[in-house]
Amino acid sequence: MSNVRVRFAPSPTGGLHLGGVRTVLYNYLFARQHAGTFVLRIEDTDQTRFVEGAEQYIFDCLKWCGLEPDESIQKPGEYGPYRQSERKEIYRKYAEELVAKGYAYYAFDTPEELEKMRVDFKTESNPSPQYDNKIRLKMKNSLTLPKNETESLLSMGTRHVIRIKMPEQENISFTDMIHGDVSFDSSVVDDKVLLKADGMPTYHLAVVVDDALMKITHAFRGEEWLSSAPVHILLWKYLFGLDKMPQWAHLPLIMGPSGKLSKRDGAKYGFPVFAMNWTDPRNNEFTEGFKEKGFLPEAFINMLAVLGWNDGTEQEIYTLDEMIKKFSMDRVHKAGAKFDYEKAKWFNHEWIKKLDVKNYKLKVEENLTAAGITINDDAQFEKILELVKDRCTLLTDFVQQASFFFSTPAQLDVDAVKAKWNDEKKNFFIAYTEKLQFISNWSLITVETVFKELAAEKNIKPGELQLPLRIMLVGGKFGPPVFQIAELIGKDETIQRIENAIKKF
RNA sequence: GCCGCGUUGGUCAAGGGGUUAAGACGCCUCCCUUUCACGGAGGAAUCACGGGUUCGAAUCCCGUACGUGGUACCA
Repeated sequence: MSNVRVRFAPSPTGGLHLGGVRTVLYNYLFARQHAGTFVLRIEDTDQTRFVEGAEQYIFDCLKWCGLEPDESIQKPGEYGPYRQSERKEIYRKYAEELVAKGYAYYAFDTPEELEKMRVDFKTESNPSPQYDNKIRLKMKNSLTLPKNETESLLSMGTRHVIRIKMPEQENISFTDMIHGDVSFDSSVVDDKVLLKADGMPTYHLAVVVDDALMKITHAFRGEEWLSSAPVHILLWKYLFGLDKMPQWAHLPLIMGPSGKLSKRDGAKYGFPVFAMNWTDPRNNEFTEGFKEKGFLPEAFINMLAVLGWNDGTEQEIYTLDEMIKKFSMDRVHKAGAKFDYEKAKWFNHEWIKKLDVKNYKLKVEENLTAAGITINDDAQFEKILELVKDRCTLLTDFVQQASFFFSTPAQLDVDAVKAKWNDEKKNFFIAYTEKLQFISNWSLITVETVFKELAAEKNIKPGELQLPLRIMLVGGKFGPPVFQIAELIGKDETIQRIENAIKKF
């Protein structure tokens, strides 16, 4: 029995992108590997950024990826609630405790005053002044106000926040599972707001309180959080004790063509960044996801796993179980990685080839149906998928690669044939259809044998005739071996397609 | 600006004092295939730069440059 507890704590403000899913994956792998618990906590403390449906969307994405949490709002354990907005009262208590201990203070500065401060103290050498140990004594807070005035402001219900009082000069360091020893000088860290004027905690307070209360043992998050780690470490020290603090791992960032990949990037690079389709309810902006783009979840998480991690061998294709066995945080790369869509597609292609078609035929059928094709014979369908899967990089490619098995190609690549078309060939095909009529045991072999014998008889190279036949049956220069296709579409359909095509050449 | 983190081919990356500096994606050539793919064989990096340390450095140390993240009552 392990007591490892990890957590993924997204804020439900939009689509779930690559980096988020990878963070989930690493959490999940670590939890499974240590027979631990994977918790999903919703960080919805910013009420101004609430987005309808975003929470459910996150669950849907995790379900699709096969990375479902052990504890969450949908599956409560003993550490709920799992939604921070429902834990509001808890945080105030800890914030007050910090004030009482002298580690934090009340600040009454209005947004306008803060803005004024930033303008007034802005210099060339300090373009973005912080609310820190150097200026907090020039602001309106319980450090600068007489005690009784602070009390009266408080009792009057004056809007205020609680800020951490960063030590003047203290070296704050910790050992990160990926980066090793990291240290900061407290004098350059600002007095972060812990409790907002609306009574909600900021991420800084909430993450520490919740990790402590939810008994999190290992905390994994993106590297963008590294800079605020000193605040969190101090909070742990003041509130719960450093010995209880989880081990941190700051994951390298996944970069897009221009910097950190973010939710706002949507699909503007020509490839998806979200796990699944997402429509922003605020502006109806639609963003295509990896799922709908035609990715297999197996490929998606595989690709994500090795974007920043490898096991030291040459293996690249991993099942979830293999990843659980082999994953280790100390083999996670330190530097950020630029996402390569071409490689992502390669992973998908590999998984399409590797997996039995039963694993994805439903999804393909869905695509085919949307294209107006109805599947009647399931066994035949599977046979077809098996035949064309090597040619499909995305699940959506099956539409192009398999449609002609079910319906006569709408368009024929006439140009591919026309240049070398002549009466001799035309006569060959007319004769061929006549012979096909008499085949009783319709199969790849018989169809091909008749074809070759007739070609020999007419003294035409079979190779000269194969492309035309392909165009007749498929419509274009692609697909499995022609006779295989003829076998599958059947006698009548084969003959009919040849006859129809002849008229068009 | 300040602080943190990072830096091996176009991209993902192995390698952590002595190697011909793995492998994969993509690209190119060829083979297979009288379609397209699959598959197979090849081609293209001296490890950001400058100093050290050492018999010896991609590997250790220090600078510089560059990249990236943070610098919000957002997460």
